Formats: sequence, structure tokens, C-alpha cells
Amino acid sequence: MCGRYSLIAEIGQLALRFGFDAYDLEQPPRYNIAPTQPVLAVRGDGCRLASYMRWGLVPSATRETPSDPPLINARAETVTERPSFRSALLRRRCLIPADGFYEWQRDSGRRPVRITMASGEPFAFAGLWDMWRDPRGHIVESCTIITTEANELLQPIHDRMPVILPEDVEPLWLDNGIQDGAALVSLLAPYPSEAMTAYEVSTLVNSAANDGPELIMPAQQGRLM
DNA sequence: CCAGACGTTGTT
DNA sequence: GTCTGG
DNA sequence: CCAGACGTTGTT
DNA sequence: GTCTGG
Repeated sequence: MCGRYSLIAEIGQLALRFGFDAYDLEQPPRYNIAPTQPVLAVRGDGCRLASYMRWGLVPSATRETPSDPPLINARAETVTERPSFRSALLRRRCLIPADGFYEWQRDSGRRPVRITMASGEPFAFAGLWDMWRDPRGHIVESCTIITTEANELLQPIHDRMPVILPEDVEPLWLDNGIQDGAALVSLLAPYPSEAMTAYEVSTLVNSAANDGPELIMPAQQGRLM
């Protein structure tokens, strides 16, 4: 899973961290990024290009209207087999910058938890993107976040987690010279628990209409782990 | 060779 | 795009 | 991912 | 329940 996340860092900081040019990009602090919204994605190979893409991949072969539910996640275990993802894996990979993501606990009344790096630093989800020409002829760029099995930190919360790439793997993921599916899939591992932290947050995050600093304040119970 | 088809994850 | 069917 | 909507005819 | 919207 991974169906909601935050990106609070300033665009200048993100540009330095991920190596893109922030020229005409605006990125207000976002505490509650939801599916179907435009999200910041970085694609690259030599020069890295950042742009906004619809979260929910629309495969280029889509005919009339995007699928429902939207393809917001792609399972790492099957990404080489799915027609909608296979070509994107080989040729259209991206980084999706974030600084936290939310999961709803399978137990504990499905209350939301926010997961971040222990350092608090921004990180990147492994993503795929595609282009679709809509019925009116407009080009829609869209992306999806790859998921894998949960690490030890996430396991009590949920059995899946988004793939977060170690910083030194990011250049490989964006290198279009690599077109070996098995090699690429081998990069898609659960991120080490030791470097992450999780804490319960307010159910305000449940509604995608809410977006503000109060969403990342610890709930009554505070830190989980 | 050309024509035609081609949807995913995660929920319990 | 890429695979399958004819 | 979760939240929220989910209706029709005829009348003025 | 099921679909749409964010």
C-alpha cells in the first residue's frame, strides 16, 4: 500500500537533494497528498527533470477513460509481468520525493500512522510513469508508487510498504542505460527499519480535503516505536 | 507480415 | 509500447 | 488511501 | 453496496 503521503520540504532543498532544476516549480508544503492529485516526480538520465504528474498511472494503451480504481501502486513482485507496468519499468522510471507517508493500521481501529526517516530528511519512492493521450488529444503524464513487503517497523501496521530507494541507488534507478528487468527489480527492497520511525497521527488525515501542520502532530498515544 | 488487444492493488 | 493471434 | 454521494418528474 | 472525488 501507500495511498497518502507528505512533502513539506522547500523546493530549493529538494532540488539540491535530488539534483533537479527548480526554475519554474512551485511546491507549497503538502501534508496530505492523495491519489489523482498532481505529484512532484523526478525523471532523469544525465540531466534530471522534475515535473508534476497525476498520481495514478494511466497506461499509454488506455482507450477512453482511466481505470478505476486508479493505479496508484505497482507491486514489485509482479511489475515485470503486468502489461501496464512492464515497459515503464524498462524505460520510464522516476523518483517521487516525500518526507513522510501514512498507513492505516490493520488493527487499532484503522487509525492512521505517519512513517518518516528517523533523520527527518526527505527521501524518494521508486516510481514508474507513462504518457496518455486523452480523448480530447491532451497529453496526461501520470505515475505510480512501487510497493513491497513491509519491513519490521511496518509489519505490525500493515503487510505492504512503498519502496524507498537508498540515496546511492537513486542514480541507478534513473539510469535509462539499465534495461535489465531482473536487475531493476533487485533494487526494490524494503527500506531498513532502523533508519525509520512511526507515530500515530490524527484522523484528520483521513480526509484528503484536510492539509496542514496539524496532520503530522502526534496523536494522544504519541510515538509507536 | 499486419491486426488487434492490452486494468491493479488491496481490502476482509 | 509489446504481446498474441492469424 | 479514505470520504462522501448515491433521485426524478413536473411545476413555476 | 458501489462509484466518484481528492
